[in-house]
Amino acid sequence: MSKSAAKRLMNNLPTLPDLPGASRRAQYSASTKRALVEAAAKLFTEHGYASTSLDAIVSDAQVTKGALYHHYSGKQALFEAVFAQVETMAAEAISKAVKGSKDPWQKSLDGLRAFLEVVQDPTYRRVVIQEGPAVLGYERFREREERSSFAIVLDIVDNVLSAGPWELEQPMIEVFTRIFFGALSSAGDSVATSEAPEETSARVEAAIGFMLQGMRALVDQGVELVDPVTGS
Amino acid sequence: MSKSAAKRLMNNLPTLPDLPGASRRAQYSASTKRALVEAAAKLFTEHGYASTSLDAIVSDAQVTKGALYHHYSGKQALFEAVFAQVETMAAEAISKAVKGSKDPWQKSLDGLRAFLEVVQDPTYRRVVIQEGPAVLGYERFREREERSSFAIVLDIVDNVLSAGPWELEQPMIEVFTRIFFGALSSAGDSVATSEAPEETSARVEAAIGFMLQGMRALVDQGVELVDPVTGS
DNA sequence: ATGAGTTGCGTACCGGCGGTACGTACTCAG
DNA sequence: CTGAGTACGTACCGCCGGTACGCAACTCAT
Repeated sequence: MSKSAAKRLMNNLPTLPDLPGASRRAQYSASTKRALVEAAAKLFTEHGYASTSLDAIVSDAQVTKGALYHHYSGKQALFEAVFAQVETMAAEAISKAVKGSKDPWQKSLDGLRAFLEVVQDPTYRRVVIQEGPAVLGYERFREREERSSFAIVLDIVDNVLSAGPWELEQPMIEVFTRIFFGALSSAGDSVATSEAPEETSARVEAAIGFMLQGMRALVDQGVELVDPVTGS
Repeated sequence: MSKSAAKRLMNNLPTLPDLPGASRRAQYSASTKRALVEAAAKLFTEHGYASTSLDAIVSDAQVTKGALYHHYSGKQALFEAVFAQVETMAAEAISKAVKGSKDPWQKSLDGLRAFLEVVQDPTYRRVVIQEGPAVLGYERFREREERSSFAIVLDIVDNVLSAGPWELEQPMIEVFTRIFFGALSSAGDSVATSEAPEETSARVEAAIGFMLQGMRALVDQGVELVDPVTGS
């Protein structure tokens, strides 16, 4: 008797009917992939990428390395799958929180609050912030986040900067976004590793709020912000 | 005949007289450690931590693994040695650049410029910014930088915030510093990975300068910055 | 329904790498 | 001169990521 069939009967039947349109084969396959990603996410978060062996992952997911290498090209690809899932969820949470607000300044504050929530998730911190750049390499890391959370921050910053009496080019806006994004990551990490997350979170909001208020004051005063390269 | 003696005669004699007071043994030892750190720094920068084997390092340094494990407890400890050296040099460069300026706002701008210089060094980016958190773990990483570059930024931020009409407690200042530090790291990386580093550097200076200017405007207006926790 | 083709997964194995154990030549105090 | 300790070198081990291959289960055309 096939071991895999026995295992499926024992373990995977409850989670099967989540792809009603697909064939049974496709459902089994999707279920296996999900189990792998879930196990990997859990173990990566707990022990880090380097200290998590593939044997541990497949054991936790109740499959074998053969299954893993059938679905993913290797350890890094599996990490990337976890990364993508976590990033997607984070991006959705933030963009949802931002939807309601119309005023760009308020929007940025709402986005900040949502981000500070997201960054409390240990998996997000470990996979995206802490190990993402090292495991994927800076290039792939940036590519990946360009299309998710970074894109949202870019949108918010763009809205804020467009409130000013100037016309900024794309490079300048991107630089601003990078700076804000770095500030947010660091701030979020500060909150997450704090002994009193709520207090630190409140302080972060106050600090960034103060900086935003300062920029707003300059805008109201009509102070110019120029791109030193294009001069506009 | 001993291989090590032959190698020393061939390769290490020129670099020997850098510790004139110490014994020949101590000089040999120091020279070996230096060679290891140099080779490790070079290879880590080139291929990253995970993709650099100890065999490659000891081969490049013209020693063996026995020598490596005599001086360092393992791969991670060697990385930490590289990390410490690079961080120390960076901190010295920045603190030196800041020494001249008296006005806190000017000081922060000078520090920013120096930091943007430092971050162009590929080894600093790779070892400190990109792989440091993942290899050392966030805890050790923060411990290490608390006493070097972060301490400098903390000092600068403290000076700037003390220019205001308020009395801020330590936690609030540290939160501000974390945020600035994250912004600087991200900005520096933005500069370093840019195709036109000088242009991007100029834009970064303009952006951060604008933010500083905004905060300054608030200070001049007498706007209060309060710690939302202590209320002061 | 039935055989061929494909997919999903298990098993066995390999090479490389970090780390260890132990041997040895060299140094230096006495 | 000599023993102790240091600074290595050599040989080896276990683990882990990755590969090769096999095989049963499913699909689908006929």
